[in-house]
Amino acid sequence: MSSHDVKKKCKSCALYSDSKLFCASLSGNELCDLSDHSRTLSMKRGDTLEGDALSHWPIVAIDDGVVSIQHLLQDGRKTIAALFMRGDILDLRNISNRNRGALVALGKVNICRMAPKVFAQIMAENPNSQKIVWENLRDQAFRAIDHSADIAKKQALEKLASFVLECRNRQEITGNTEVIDIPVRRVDLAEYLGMQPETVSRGFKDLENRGVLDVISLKAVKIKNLQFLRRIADGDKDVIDEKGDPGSFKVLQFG
Amino acid sequence: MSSHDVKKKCKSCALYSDSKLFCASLSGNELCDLSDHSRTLSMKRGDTLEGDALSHWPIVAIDDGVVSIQHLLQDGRKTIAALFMRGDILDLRNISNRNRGALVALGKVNICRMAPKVFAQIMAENPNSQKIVWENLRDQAFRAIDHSADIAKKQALEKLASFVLECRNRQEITGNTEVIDIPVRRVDLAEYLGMQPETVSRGFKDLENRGVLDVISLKAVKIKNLQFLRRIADGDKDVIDEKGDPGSFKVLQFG
DNA sequence: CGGCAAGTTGAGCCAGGTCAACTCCGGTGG
DNA sequence: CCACCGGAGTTGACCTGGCTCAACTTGCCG
Repeated sequence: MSSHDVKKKCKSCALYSDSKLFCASLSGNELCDLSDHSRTLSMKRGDTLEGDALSHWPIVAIDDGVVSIQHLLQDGRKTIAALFMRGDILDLRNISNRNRGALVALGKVNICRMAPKVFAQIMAENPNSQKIVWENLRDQAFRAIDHSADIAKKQALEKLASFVLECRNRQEITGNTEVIDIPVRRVDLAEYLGMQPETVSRGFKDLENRGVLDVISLKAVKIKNLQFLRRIADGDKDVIDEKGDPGSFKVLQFG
Repeated sequence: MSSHDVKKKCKSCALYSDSKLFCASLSGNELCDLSDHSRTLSMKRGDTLEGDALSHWPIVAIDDGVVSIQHLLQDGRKTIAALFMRGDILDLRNISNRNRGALVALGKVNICRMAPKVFAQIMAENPNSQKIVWENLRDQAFRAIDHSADIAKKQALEKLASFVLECRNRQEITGNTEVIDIPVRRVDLAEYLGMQPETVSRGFKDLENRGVLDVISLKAVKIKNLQFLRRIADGDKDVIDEKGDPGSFKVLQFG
């Protein structure tokens, strides 16, 4: 594959075009080498990554879209244990034996699967790339840990507030407004937060009634009171206890 | 510090004496250098690691004991979001701003805090050490993800069963029996699994009544029926529905 | 062996799960 | 462009697992 082809394949990929991401940190040779030993893949909602495909290409980089790790219980209960997005790099080497989760796309997704050998070589030789990948993995770990904390003891409203804030943290800093993109469906959101779709629905409505946010569409909310949202996410009972039903409406204010 | 001192300081530490762990992978020079730029620390239950101490020594390796990441909500609810044990290496560089969790010892703990500079240098230069640390971080991430799945949708009994199995996976393979060490107190366990101490207590009793395990002491259980424990942890409702009360006792068998 | 923290047991209650009916929305074909 | 269709989301009514609070027991450390 010529150097020109490499450019064509990788030029449009976020991992290359965003200077903070992995492929942007590579030297020309490394990028070329990795390009020769990687395969891009487009997925649609419900597509899963597993088995042989994974054992041959266990390093997965996400260019665009949302990928989930789903755990399925015997009786059909499903859980989304983690969400991965643009820039995340998953190392699934030798993962099959320990982890029962499947990698499932939650919408249109573009990924790039890399040969472990070339990836390992870059990791060993390019400290800058190593740092990027290391920090990404560390973020994944801390995100998962924070998420555990969110779903362990928080109640429905608090979980939802935390999720909106998590989306806010992860989304591109567009700089303009307080409109937050919700990149997953209601069902997925429910599975991610360990609750029912019905409860998610009621929760958003409740947050709207409290004047904390507006549900613009199924894909976006607008934060109207960030400080309040934070306090709810943080388990402040003074806020929660002000009931949010339309009947007993009350002007919200800070203490 | 002479080479002899280095040996004295590190010889008794699991990270050095266990060949699979980080310090065992270092060259003589690297070990010496790292030893000069690290501080061991003994902690007791409730001691926390924070602030300046962390910003100067943000790389923490655990020699012995159990360390938790605890998240505290405004109204006092506490969650243990993750548990770290022997061999785990925590990279807490630049962590203060994103993560509200505190690092708290759950009992007697020995840790070693390393200077980030030397650590980074080893990571860049010693591929073998890099691999060990990388895989440890990856394990931490997947453990956290699995844990999210455990607490999201499982009910009390299932969470407990999962926890016992998690302990089984993490504990030294002593090879002999099915006695599993429970390295944390009931309260901590409850906080880790997102439930109340009372529920933990009732859960263990229930598992005993079902003949799945014996609670030997507060610190250990003996698995009597591993397959059943696995099925419970896996959310098999056929098993759960056989009520475990002492009254309606019933010989458990497989389908 | 006394004192206190940790754990257990019991009774009652409520947040959120469940089930069923309804509405909304996006895509498709006439 | 609109009518239709099916899946996704919402709403309502009811029910239950596990939280709560309080009293009791156990285990641990000096």
